Amino acid sequence: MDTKKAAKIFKALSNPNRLELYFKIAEMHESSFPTDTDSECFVTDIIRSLNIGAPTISHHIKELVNADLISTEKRGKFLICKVNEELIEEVSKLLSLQKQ
Amino acid sequence: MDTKKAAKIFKALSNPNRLELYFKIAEMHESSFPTDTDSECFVTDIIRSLNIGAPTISHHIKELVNADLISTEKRGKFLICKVNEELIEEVSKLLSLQKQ
DNA sequence: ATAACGATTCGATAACTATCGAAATACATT
DNA sequence: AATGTATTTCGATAGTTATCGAATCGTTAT
Repeated sequence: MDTKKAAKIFKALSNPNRLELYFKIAEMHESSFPTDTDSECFVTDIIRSLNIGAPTISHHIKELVNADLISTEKRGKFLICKVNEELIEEVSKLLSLQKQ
Repeated sequence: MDTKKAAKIFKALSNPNRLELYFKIAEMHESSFPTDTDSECFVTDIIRSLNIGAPTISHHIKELVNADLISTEKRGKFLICKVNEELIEEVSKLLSLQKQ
């Protein structure tokens, strides 16, 4: 991954509300393999749990998608989000590699 | 680490030039144990290798220090930078933990 | 002492961003 | 059809930031 893309990803994670949003999405679908405790992440629930308005959430979600950190799927009137696990693992490794 | 602090760290890494600066500092001192290939990271050299002005570099270094990502040491008229390896490892783990 | 060099501070500017309220869109339910 | 709910778009605003040139400060070398 080149520096510019990495910076873009960090930028997407650099706002406290957006980072919390990302973490919430990640927590919902916790494993690569479906489990009993897995559940889908509806944006409505997030809006209730973070105290910022719906337009702002919408904006943050677009930023996360734009950085390729999450993907979304429309189901009826709801929006479902899930994280791009490969990308975040790549970023994690990029950071820990720096120290070797 | 709480979300706010994590967001602050990501913000510090969110500018391409600043991220490259950070990586260069990290590359200079590559291991926790001193080796033959280790060398100290002088800001002068960085200024030459990135093509942004000295005032901007100075600003970026302050941001990295402020996020606790690096520490600095003045030696004569030179400034030496080194990364806080524990912190970046912590961040790396925070990201990879999200997927379990 | 004075010049040269490394780094910082200052002031300015242009660009970006988080957030909001209001309005609009889309879907679902009655 | 009409209402309600979920989400998006729009326009505005206040705040932040990256970058620069000029000036300044410290240190070293002549």
